[in-house]
Amino acid sequence: MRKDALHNRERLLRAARSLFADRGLDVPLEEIARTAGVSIGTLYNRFPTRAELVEAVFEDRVATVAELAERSLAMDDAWEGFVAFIAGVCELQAADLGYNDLAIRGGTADTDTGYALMQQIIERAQESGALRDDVTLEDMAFVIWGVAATVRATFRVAPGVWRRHLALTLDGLRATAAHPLPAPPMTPAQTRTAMNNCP
Amino acid sequence: MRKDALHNRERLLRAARSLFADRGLDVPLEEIARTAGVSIGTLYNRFPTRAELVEAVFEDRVATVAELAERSLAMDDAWEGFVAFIAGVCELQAADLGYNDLAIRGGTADTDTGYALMQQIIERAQESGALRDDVTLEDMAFVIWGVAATVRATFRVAPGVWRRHLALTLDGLRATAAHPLPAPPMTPAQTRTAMNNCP
DNA sequence: CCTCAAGTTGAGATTCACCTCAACTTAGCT
DNA sequence: AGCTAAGTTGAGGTGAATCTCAACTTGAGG
Repeated sequence: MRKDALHNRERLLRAARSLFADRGLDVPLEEIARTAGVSIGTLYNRFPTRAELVEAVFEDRVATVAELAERSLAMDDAWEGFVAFIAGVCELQAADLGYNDLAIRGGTADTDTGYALMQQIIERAQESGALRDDVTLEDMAFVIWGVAATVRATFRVAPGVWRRHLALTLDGLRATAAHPLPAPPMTPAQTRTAMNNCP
Repeated sequence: MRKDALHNRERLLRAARSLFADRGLDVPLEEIARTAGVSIGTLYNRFPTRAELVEAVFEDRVATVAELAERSLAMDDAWEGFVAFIAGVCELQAADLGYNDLAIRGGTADTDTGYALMQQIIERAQESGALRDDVTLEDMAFVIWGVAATVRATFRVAPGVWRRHLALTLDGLRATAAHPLPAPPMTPAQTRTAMNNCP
């Protein structure tokens, strides 16, 4: 790859990162190119589809989430670990409207290892007796979707209230809060399609 | 109003109702006109803006929610009343993607009397000791937004799981589940803007 | 039956975003 | 210095949705 091409790639990624962060994933590509000081043709050269650009912009997040998961597993208290992980992911969402959008659509921890780690965090918290026994990995989507919706709605007007939403939600996930659930959890397949279906 | 005009108005409302219900509020107006068997010009004649059409389509819901609230207040158990009300609103959301969209944007119970009734339901449930003391009317937006997000994501693939999300959320609202909340509630003004800000 | 205000029509103007490609420019090799 | 593959450019085609308006049609009162 020629050095000017690489340079332009960087500029595009920087522009996209910043625009996605405060306007969400639906920013016009033309605007990203303009902000990067590059023509629309160049953008399409580097990133033939929007998805590839998004991929590239949020590449690092996969590792971030994995680290988050490992740090959580390393914590002494299983419940605290669980909370730290969920809160950490939500923090990422709240810090970046683009990632928030992506989280809704299934970008978070979408690797098999990501899910495996999350599964571990959940099981450990359940074994410790703090996390209710009747929730599954798939139920975490509710937390992500819910907080994402609140983040989207309150991003500008009350940045930070999402923590209140999350706290209420977590209180519902404690074993001590458990009351029988009215419906079976989603299957992994359902969860996957639900995440990719999102507009 | 001439009788053919009235007739066309009805056809437009019927078409819009049905399209909104299963595709959300962003259906193209041309499609609504076509479905109604009427020209786009007529649609614009009757409803100069999309908002006016939406208004007309969901006019009845205000009363429905008010009834729901009154029926809930009439229930013996305050907590059951609270749950019945919230669940009732969510049921409306789940039954109609358009109303689900509208709920996100602040259409639900947006009358002063609607809020007043909801306030009563909450206070009563708190006085009974079942609903946690530290939540406010504004926190109900989290429930609505959260369930709305889940409804949107799972509408086709797992219609009904939203009940599970709601059940988990309600478990977090019980007094017995309460743990200190990390952030103050939204102010009414913030809630209002947050609702109207939504995309 | 006549009249005309009320209502309808749909072709086209407008806007906005996506995407392409032929002509141009340039990095980097020899 | 000269060559060429790699890269850039942006005007313009495409498509989808919104909105307008001048010409036409029709309900209903007299």
